[in-house]
Amino acid sequence: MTIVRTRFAPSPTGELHIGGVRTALFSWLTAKHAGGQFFVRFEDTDQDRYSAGSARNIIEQFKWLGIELDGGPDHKALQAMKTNEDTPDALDDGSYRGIPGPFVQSQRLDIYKAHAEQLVAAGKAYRCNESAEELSAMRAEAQAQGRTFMFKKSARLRTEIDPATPHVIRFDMPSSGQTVLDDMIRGKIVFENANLGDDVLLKSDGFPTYALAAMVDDHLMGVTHIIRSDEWLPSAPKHIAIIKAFGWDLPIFAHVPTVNGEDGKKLSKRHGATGIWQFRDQGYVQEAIINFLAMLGWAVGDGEEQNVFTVPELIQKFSLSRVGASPAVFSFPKLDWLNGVHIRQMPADDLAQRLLPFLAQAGLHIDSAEKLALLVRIVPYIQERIKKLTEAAGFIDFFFADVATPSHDMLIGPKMEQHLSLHALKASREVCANLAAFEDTPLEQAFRKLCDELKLKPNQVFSIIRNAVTGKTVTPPLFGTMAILGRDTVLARLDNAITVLSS
RNA sequence: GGUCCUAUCGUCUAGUGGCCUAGGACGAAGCCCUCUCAAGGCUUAAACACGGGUUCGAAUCCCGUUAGGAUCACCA
Repeated sequence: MTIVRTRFAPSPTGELHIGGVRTALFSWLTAKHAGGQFFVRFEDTDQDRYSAGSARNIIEQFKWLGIELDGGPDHKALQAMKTNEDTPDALDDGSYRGIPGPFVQSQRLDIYKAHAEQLVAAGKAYRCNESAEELSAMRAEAQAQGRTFMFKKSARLRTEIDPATPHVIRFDMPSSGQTVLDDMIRGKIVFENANLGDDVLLKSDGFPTYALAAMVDDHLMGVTHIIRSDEWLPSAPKHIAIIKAFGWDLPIFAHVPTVNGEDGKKLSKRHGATGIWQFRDQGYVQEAIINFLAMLGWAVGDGEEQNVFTVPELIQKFSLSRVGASPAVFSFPKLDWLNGVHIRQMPADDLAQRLLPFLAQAGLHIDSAEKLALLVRIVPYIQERIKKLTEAAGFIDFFFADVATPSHDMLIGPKMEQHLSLHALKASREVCANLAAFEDTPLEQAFRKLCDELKLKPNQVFSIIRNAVTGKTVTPPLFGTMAILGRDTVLARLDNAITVLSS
């Protein structure tokens, strides 16, 4: 029984795109569902595009999302692989020490070269050294003739190449017959070999191309499922041919569709956030991002109509075969809704902790145990009112800071005159001053009684009090709010309001 | 242009030949609840891209058309 092993293999060239995160999520869920392992491997074989620090950043993003990378190499080949500890880009915060990844391809050049030579020796790959100019001339000629350019062994300009001089190694792709890809998501796809050219396996700088490096590593790591973006679909038959040339077992392939913006084009900056940190900074929680991404292109099916999932539920129910083949459009309104759902499901103290950086950004520094305790008391009142963490500050700032003095107009209740509002305000003050227990329910009872006595509607009186006490028209429930603020603060703010309205 | 992929409400999807006068969710509209705002409850509008087949019967199978998309590098 082979253990399911999946991997996410980004090229560390910058920010991790949300579409890539979804692909990684599908890979992770596939592994976890089967009790298997998930790894990240960095494909940094293009020297021109390498971005230092990006690898680390990507790992941090997985960590933040709660997508854990697996350690415990129980596979000989896996152990033989070099780890991040050998790379200049090693993570130095210690949090990933002891796990066997990320794997970095630039550290493994000798391995790829040996594999390429192995294919040359077997007559399944060959050397050639056409220059970039010669190649583009060939391309131009093909185009002039209306053909699609495709390099084949027979097109070589020189056949005798000194292995000591710069050259590339190309894979000798069979030029007849068919290659069949049995994709988990798309089913069987048949490719005519005649349409496939001979790709470079090893570049003249000694670096491998994706086709070689990825196939070699996936084999050595014991990867069972190659789950990747569907832009790889056209080159999949070449990859299959390479794997076969080595005589290795074929892994399971799954090409997942892209994530598009509202206009049907691939999601990009102009659609809004695309990077994980952007989502985090906009107040989205991990649970919602993962839930949303999972549902983008995947559904439980079998008559089940569940939309809200926890990570354990996702792991239990996820199946690659139920991922749709068509591209999905990223919907921010739906993400917002899910974010609200997951916020509501959190324990109050957990939510309070997550709110901290956002409150600090709004100038509310919860810097003492007392303030934190206060925040935890407040959280249940705003929990079902916010969709994003960024919205919290606007609801609760008056608990921690003085309210702006309400304007004269704000203190006049709906369909009321100034003198009547003032009267209600003064009466309210008396209620607050004399109430035995300054708590939620007693306050509400006392104020409803007051409404009856004044022959005013609750909404009329309550809105005056709300404005006076909080300085806002939209707040958490009034009496709970007042109870938390405390009698002294409430009386002070009512007095302040009375002064304003009297003038 | 060659090759390949995709096509159900605005969006995410259920649906694998009869259970479909196509179900759910988000969003929208309305109502209820209600101290504001939310949350919650109920209701409504809203889709099988088109054309041919196959079949007693097609959203489901086949072909074509159209429309999107991917890919054709010593990038991944």
